[in-house]
Amino acid sequence: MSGIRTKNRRHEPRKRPIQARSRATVEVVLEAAAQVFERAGYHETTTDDIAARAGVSIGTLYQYYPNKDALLVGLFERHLAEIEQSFAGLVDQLDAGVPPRVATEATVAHLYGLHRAAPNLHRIFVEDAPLPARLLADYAALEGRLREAWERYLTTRVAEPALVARMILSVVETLAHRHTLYPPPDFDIDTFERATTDMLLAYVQAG
Amino acid sequence: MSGIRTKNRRHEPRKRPIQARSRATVEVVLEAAAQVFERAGYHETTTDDIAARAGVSIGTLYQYYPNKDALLVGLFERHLAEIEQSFAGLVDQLDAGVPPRVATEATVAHLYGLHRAAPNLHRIFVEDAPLPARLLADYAALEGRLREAWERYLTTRVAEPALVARMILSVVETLAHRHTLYPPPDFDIDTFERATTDMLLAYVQAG
Amino acid sequence: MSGIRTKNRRHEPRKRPIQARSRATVEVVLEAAAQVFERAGYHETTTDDIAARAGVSIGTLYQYYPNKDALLVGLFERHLAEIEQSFAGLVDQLDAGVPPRVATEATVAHLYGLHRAAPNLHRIFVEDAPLPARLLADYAALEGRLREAWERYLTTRVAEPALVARMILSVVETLAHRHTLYPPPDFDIDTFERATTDMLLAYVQAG
Amino acid sequence: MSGIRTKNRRHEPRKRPIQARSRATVEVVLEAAAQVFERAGYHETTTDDIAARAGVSIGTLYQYYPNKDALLVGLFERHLAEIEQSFAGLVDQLDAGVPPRVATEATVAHLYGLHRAAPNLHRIFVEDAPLPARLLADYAALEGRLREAWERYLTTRVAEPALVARMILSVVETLAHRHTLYPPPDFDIDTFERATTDMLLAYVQAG
DNA sequence: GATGAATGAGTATTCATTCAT
DNA sequence: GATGAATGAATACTCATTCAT
Repeated sequence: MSGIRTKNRRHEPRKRPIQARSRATVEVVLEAAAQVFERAGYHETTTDDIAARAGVSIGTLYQYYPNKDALLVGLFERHLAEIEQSFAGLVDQLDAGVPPRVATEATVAHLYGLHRAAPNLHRIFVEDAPLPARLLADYAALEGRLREAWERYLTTRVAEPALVARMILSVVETLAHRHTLYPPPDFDIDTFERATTDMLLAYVQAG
Repeated sequence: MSGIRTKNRRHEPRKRPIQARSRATVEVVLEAAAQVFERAGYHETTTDDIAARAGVSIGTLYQYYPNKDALLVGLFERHLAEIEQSFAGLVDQLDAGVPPRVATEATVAHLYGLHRAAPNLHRIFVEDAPLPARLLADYAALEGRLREAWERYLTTRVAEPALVARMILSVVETLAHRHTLYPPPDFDIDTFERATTDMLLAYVQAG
Repeated sequence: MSGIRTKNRRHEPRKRPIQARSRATVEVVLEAAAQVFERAGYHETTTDDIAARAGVSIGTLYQYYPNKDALLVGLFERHLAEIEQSFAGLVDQLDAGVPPRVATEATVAHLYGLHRAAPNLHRIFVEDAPLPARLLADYAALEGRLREAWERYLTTRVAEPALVARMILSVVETLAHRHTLYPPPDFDIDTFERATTDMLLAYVQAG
Repeated sequence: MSGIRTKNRRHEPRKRPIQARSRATVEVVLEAAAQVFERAGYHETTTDDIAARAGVSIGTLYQYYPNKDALLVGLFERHLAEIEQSFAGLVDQLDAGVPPRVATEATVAHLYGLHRAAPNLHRIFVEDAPLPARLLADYAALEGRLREAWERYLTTRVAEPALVARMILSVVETLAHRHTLYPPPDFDIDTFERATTDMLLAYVQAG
């Protein structure tokens, strides 16, 4: 992902919060960041905005996150933790050998759902991302597991399973991104979800 | 496109260049902007950077472009002018009733080509865009013409031509964007172009 | 007052100082602004100059005053608060029916005193003033109260009390301004104060 | 006048225009400067504005005036030349021993007239003035001649002719300035002219 | 731990002035 | 002589980050 310069920075939370109170503060700050980033974009958001939204002082914010990037990193890590589980569920379905329509529908529903929750934040991860390589690699690994599951699933079904698997994931992610972020006027998102499923199914079955 | 706030600003070139020398300067500045934006991103780029790259003083830059946004606008207008022609060519092919494989291949080749030239700049147009509504509308109109051509083309071939046309354009644009911007390690772009064509063809023929 | 364009800007202090330390800072900054404006004029003064003079960083200055104008506004408000009291004292004297010589002397002494403290700053208020209408109105109201007191005072003494009252205030203000700002070489200010009193007294008694 | 820093600069027209055409250009530029300064103020006016208003290129403007200040200087010189004559007329009247009412009226009418023509420009001369000492001295000399005439005139009429003469000139100039620039709502300028005359007459006659 | 006051490098933009054509 | 393109020092203002209380 990303591309373009990535300054070398500390991204780790500065101190691992120990007490319950401070763990709560970390949570509040992170949620505030999520909301303000989502609403205003990464560059447009100031750390003061986030602190204000969180109802803490700017000093407290920096107590837990050494810089602005670290907030995004924290958010991305939270995101990663969230998708880890549901990705695993998908992998299981594929490995269980559900019919293609089910496999496709599940994958599409899953990724559209992921984007619907916070489309702008998602965009920020992908586009504005001052994310450290390690995290991008983590994400790639996660996605890779799903891709490999699809590859296994497709081995007996299409001629070029690796390529088709990659296409499927690219398409779903990319369309989910676009359709949630810029919903066209003439169809609603559910229709697009269905259409995406249809298209992929045709692709797989033509395979 | 876009999303998130858009300040209201003047974007028109400030001064119509009269002498030949200044027309050249405008060109040089715009090209420098394209290169620096492409390399470093919009926010990260300084107007000083652009002036330096263009080999002119910062004052000269502002003589022709009243602010940073205006440079991006200038670039987008140039882009618009470029694609207008080639889009028209595509529309003609579709209306001439070429076979589906040709129609699909042409569309895919066309949009991948568009992105290959300056993928980051493209991303900036789509994501960072402080572009005035008028220009976005211009672009939408252009894209709309192609989509309608596809819709006409599909009327006799699929059940929901409007939806399928929109899907095709979404997919091609979106994959071209992603694949040129973040080329995965295991396949090259040509392979993706072919795969994209295959997928769409299957979709249309399943129609 | 004023004349010539007045941009529409926020002038309110940006942040209400909470801690004692910051209240002191605000004071220091304002006083620095007074001194530098007085010495160098409004346009010639740089916000950096003021910050340097105040011994704070430029960021601190902007923490409390959102822009350069706001500093002048702050100064003017301070000025307004100062004169409010003494104007009231004058009004009381007039309403108490002191003899004309006393009334005149008090008015003259008062306004000369006002200008002597910071003649250039005064000029800036009057001439360079990017002051919001509200404040100018506040000042006009204050001056108006004094003028009306004079008008009441003159009702039984001259034929055109409103006109004469206005003339008196115009003259005193205007001469105080000029004589403190550009003291002529051949007489000192006290002499001018006396002469101003004499002149007005003659005017009133001729009335 | 003036006060506050005065940068040391060339103020002379850069080349004495010889040919008729260029003399016309100088005239046009100067008139343009007068109009734009009057309308927008000195600081707010750019040399480009003046060139545009004059209908010449910026290069041409600088051919005749080496910098922005020089334009103001040119304007002031023109002003000086204009008042020289009329001041002389006043001096003659005073020396001819016209009655006090006539002397006063003439002086008042004269100076109000001077300001009425271009009150803002006048203000600029007095307040924004980056005028070289020499010119200020020239003006002082001119004013001095009138003041001395008044002093002579008053020798037999008042106790302190020098002081009274200076007061008269201060008052007239200063009130003319204020009343033309900020005419109060309740009386018109003619009324103020009359009132000014009345006041001075009372002052002289109280002697 | 928390607060919020202080910091200052960084950036877009202006405009008087110069100089090649 | 005239033009207008080019110059670049100067300046207001922001915002991520630090640190005294």
